[in-house]
Amino acid sequence: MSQLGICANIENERSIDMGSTSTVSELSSARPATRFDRRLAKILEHATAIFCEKGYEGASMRDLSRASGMSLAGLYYYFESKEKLLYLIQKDLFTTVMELLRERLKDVSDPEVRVRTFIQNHVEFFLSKPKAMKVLSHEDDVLSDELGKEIAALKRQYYHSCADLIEVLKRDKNLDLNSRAAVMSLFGMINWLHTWYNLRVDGTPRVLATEISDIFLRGIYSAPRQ
Amino acid sequence: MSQLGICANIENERSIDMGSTSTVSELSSARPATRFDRRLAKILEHATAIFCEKGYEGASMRDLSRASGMSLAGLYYYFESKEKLLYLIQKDLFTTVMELLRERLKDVSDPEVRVRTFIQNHVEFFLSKPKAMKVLSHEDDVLSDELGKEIAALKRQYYHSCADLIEVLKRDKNLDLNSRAAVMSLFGMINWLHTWYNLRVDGTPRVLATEISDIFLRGIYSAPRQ
DNA sequence: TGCAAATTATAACGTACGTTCGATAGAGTG
DNA sequence: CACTCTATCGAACGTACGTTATAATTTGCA
Repeated sequence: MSQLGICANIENERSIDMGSTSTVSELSSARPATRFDRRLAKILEHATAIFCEKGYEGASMRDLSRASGMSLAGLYYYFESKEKLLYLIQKDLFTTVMELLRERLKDVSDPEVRVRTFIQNHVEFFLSKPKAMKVLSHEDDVLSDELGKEIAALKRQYYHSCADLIEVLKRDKNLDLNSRAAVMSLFGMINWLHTWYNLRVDGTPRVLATEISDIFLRGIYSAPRQ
Repeated sequence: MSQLGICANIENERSIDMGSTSTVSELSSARPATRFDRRLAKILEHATAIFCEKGYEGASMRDLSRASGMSLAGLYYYFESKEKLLYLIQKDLFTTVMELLRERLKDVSDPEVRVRTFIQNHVEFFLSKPKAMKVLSHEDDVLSDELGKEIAALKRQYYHSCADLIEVLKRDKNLDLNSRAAVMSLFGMINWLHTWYNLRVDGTPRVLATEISDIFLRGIYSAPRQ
């Protein structure tokens, strides 16, 4: 069972794109990207790597300080708390993946292709950011109070974006299946990827997305018809 | 997305069975169940609950002390370290589920039924111990050194028990599929269960195991034949 | 260049962690 | 009952945590 070396080096991962409608820009009230923004983005990258490697609770702010080269207190100029760090990371991931999905689905109308598009978007996005993927799924129930509520709402939104696609497909093909089990099984498949994916062994994210889509769709298509 | 209230109450979960060939008996060199063993088993239950609720790193020994009613120092009479606690929990789970699987497969020869049996064994076992299930998968890469190696070996063994079944089925049905993606997708499905399963909504573990088996098997059966 | 704002770091706060030690109480046995 | 072993706990150890206050330094701009 080979493990992805996802916590080894942050250079393996694309930087958080500061040119887009990022969380950081929102935080700064639509201010153009500044030195502050760039520094924060870098800190978030390091935080993602550290949280991925040691887990949120196991990772300390001193770990982050060492990894980023900024003093412990200096970090707090950029965000209010450790919890806020995790919130920023998770919020950005959810909003970005959903935005990308929205774009991809714009010109797609066939129900099956839309489901395939969902899977491909998810697999490609998260396998381009394996560390972030782990932080998103592994630290799923860490945040509390308002921050946790907001992330939970984004997660629910993402869940529904998938469930709705399956529902449309179910109706289109007259399938008789347990939607919930199907949707959750699909999420299990795609969210488990970070524990086993290995580019050298498993091929590109696109190939893998196709394979997973095939298994899943054929599985539900073989369900008894209404 | 309703969440199983898996961390609410340890009485919802069966006790670790001390009558079987448990890890604790092994630890005590085949000594019959004693007061020590009973106390340790109870501590392990509480630890499972606490680790499930707060995560291994987020849970402290003081949390466990409070939950179990035993003093902080008193706990250390029963085991050497916090890490050893997690090891004992995970080892017991792996060895038990594999033993149960061995028993169930004894009189089964049909390749498809054997795969269905694997899935059913896993789903039923772990949904009877949802907290333990979460601790097993969530704290997958926490243990280090010799303890971590041993658990990793058990995990690999369990993985192979499944992969081998799929391989036999693949040959029996002349399937042309990516075994690795298939096996891992299946593990994704069944290991994700703890995040969404709700007895009132989703039915019994047996029903769910059948549904997941159906989706999976039909998915791989529809693969191109050699 | 000088000044104000932004940024950074040292030191510390208050609290918590996993674990150990030694004293004592409890249990078991002859 | 006396003795031995088991079990328990208060106190403490050495270390670490997330965060804050404040002084020092750097950056940006007129």
